Order: sequence, then structure tokens, then C-alpha cells
Amino acid sequence: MDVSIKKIADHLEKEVSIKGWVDNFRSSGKIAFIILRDGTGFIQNVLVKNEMSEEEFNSIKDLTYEDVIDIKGIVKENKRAPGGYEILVKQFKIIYHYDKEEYPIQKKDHGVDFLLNHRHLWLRSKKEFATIMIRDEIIKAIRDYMYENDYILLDSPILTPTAPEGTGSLFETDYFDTKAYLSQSGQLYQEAGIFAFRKTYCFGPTFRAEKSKTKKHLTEFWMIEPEIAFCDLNELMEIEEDFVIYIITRIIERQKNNLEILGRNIEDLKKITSPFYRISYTDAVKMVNDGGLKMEWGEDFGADEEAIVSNHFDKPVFIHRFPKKIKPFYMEDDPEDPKVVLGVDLIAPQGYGEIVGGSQRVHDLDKLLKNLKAAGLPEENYKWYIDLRKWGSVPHSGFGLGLERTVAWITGISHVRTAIPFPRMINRIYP
RNA sequence: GCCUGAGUAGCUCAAUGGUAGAGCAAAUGGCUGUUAACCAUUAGGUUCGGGGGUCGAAUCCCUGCUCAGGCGCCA
Repeated sequence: MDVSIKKIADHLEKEVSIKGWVDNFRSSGKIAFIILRDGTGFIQNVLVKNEMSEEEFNSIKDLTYEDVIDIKGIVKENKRAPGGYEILVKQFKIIYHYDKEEYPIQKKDHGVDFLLNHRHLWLRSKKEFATIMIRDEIIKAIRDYMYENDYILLDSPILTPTAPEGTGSLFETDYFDTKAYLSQSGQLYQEAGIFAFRKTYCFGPTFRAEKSKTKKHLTEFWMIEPEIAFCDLNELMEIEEDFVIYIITRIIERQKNNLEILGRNIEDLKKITSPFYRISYTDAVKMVNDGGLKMEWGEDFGADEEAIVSNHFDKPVFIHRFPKKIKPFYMEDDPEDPKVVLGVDLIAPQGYGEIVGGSQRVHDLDKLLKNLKAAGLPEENYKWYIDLRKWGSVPHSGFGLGLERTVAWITGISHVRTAIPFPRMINRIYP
């Protein structure tokens, strides 16, 4: 019976058939071990000389990495086997054999540059497999949460006519006789969506042509951006918290094996429970200064400043109510303090940084026009966005969650470049 | 963009002014429970490019390129 490695435990002591790729093998004369990968997992196969035909046993001499083999054998539980299960092989056949060139990715350490240049092959490795499987589960959890909570998927365009915020670096491309820009956020379009569908989201790639060279930045990354009508800042934080906990709970439930492959401490993840910490920007600045780093009210947090704040907490922390001048034009003023806006960042623990940024949006027409002017942004670029405030405008809020930063945090990997199958970075667009 | 570090065999690294080496991978052989298996043998080099200086350079100097770690930039 053909089975997948993922479900091998259901077939204990039964004969199964598996096709897959040779991930690793060891031979000891009269016993051999082949680690087989079938796309759902990895399993050790034990070949014992007198348990199978001599011809088949001897054919393992021809094996090379990434050969494709067909195996029939009995599923056994064995503590010595990685993963706890192995297959005692009865029949063994090499279906495709490759020895024209040796396989570049080896079982020893490689440098990051080499591995990224071979990303198309590196994906076959165990840790990369585990990371991408968890990424897939996080994406599924995100979509399930949106579905279960009545959000409507409203895809924002990727080709856009202008810089939505007029700031930041955008990738420019020809668009017939004019120019187009790759989207750096779908938010403004979601704000159009909520007046038709009340709660919407988009989930797609976004692009930033910034020359950032850090472990938290990609030039192409995925972001989910929900937008909610009749929602204020406090409700927004509740939703963000509920959403993040939903994702983490799902990963703990369904991706334990892959978390273990990555060496992620699951007990630490289990501590990510409600409520998250909430702290105002003003209090965070005090915390930074008390922590020994000079910082003026009104400045944005640098890497060191952010670390001081996040290291105070063992769970994610919301920092809310930022100075108006360091935040974009669409954020609503705090009615109790016009110097600050109703924006909020969610900072993950252990240095993974900002994984969510959100705000209550300006919904008053005159205030929006005033903010645009103050930001030096031309009204004509925002005609449709301004229209939204002319008819049926209500208080609303939304946020954007960076997928790769979330994947990096939950898996415990050190850099967002391996949280996406084919990373795009300042000096890397191959393969 | 800035700071720091690195670039030597297919890969990961050693050799700091005097004959370029190891482990892994490859090839051959051995081994009945391996865990990145192990053991033996063989083969494997434009020391990132360009220039300089020295009796002599992987090593020192100048220059260019590439990469990494960090910072900055970044809603």
C-alpha cells in the first residue's frame, strides 16, 4: 500500500510502499540505512542483507544523493530511528539514478551565500522543509481566522499608479505609456473595501526598494492587511492579539514535529497567551531612558531602543500612541492628546522586532485634507481615497502583519531570508 | 550608505614572508544498528580580479569586486 511518511505511524507493523528521494545513506557491509524524503517528511529505512534479495541489497552501492527509489517494507517503531519510526526494507529499487554531477548540498556546514545561491536545491533540506511547512500552516491559519471571523478577501492591486504614502522607495516599472509602481501596501484599497464589506483583508506580496541590510528586511515580502469598520484602537489591539494567539495555537497543535526539527522551544511559544502587554510610546521612551539609553520624546525607536523595550517582556508588547510627526498621514489623532496618533506596533519578544503595525484611521474629510497638506502630499493622487470620507465614513482601523517576520519568530530562525522560499534582498535576486 | 570581518580544493576551514594542508564530498576497498556513521587508499589548487613592492607573497601595500555580522534607511 502506498503511504506518505507523514502518516507512517498509522501503519505500524504493516507492509507499506514508499517512493521518494535519497536524502542520506550509510552502509556498513551487511546493513545499510537510507534516509528517504517523500515530500511529506523524512524516514529512515533499514536494509539488512539477509532480509532481502542479495541483488537488491548490492544495488545500494550505486546510490547517490537525490536518487529516486521505491521501497517496500514493514513499518517499525524504534528509538534509534530519527523520528521514532523506520522501515525494515523487503524490496528496494532505484527508479532514477543521478551521478553526472555530485549533489552540491552536503550534510556538512555550508556558508549562507553558497546555500542561498543553491536555494532551489537547499529547499530539499530538512530545516528548510520544516520552515516552509510551518509557513504554509501559518498562511492556512491566517486564512482560516479571516474566514471564521467574517472577513472578506479583497485583493489589493500590485501594480499601482502612485506611491500610496508618497514616501519610501518603490519599484518602478513601465506601464504602456506611463509608469506603475509595485505595491508597498494594500491598506488604502482595504479602506475602500470596508465600506462595501465591513471587514476585509488582503494577503499578498509587497515590495520595498529600500537598501535595508538587516535580518528583518526583504525587498519582496508577504503581508496580511485586515481593515475593520466601526473599530477603534483598543478594539484593534484586541483583534491583533486574538489573531496572533490563534496562529500560534495552531502551529503548536499541528507543527510540533517541524518546530522540533528547527530546535524551537515549544514551551516558550506556549507562554504567548492573552493578554499581551500594552505600553504607550511615552512610557516606552521612559523605559529606554531608564534602561540607560538617551532618547528624546518625539524620536523613533532604533534597534537598540526597541531591544530595551522588548527585553522587558516575555510576551509580545503593544506600543501605542506615537508622536504624530513620525507616523503617516492616515493615522487618527488621539482626542486626549493631539500630539500623538492612535497607531500601534506589536513587538515580538527575543529581538524579532515589529511584526504588526496598525492604527485607527482618520475618517473625517477635513482632517484628512489637512494631514495630506501637512505631509506635503498632492490631493490629486488621493482623489479616490478622499472620496471615501465624503460618503458614509465611519471610524475604522486596520493593521498589517508581516508574514516572514512572523514565520521567523514562531520557528525561531535567525533571519527572514529563510522564512520565504526564494528571498529577494538588496543584493540577491537569484535563483 | 556606514562600521567591522571574510574571500585558499566541489564544500567548510588551516597555513602570517621561506616546499599550499586537513575534514567532508567524489572514486576504490572494508565494516551487521548507523544518526552529519566510521576506517584505509586515490585523485583534487589561476590562494577573488588588477597593480605594486620583495631574493622570495595566500601572507605586506594600493585598488576593484563579492559576501557576512551589525547599524542606518524602512508605516
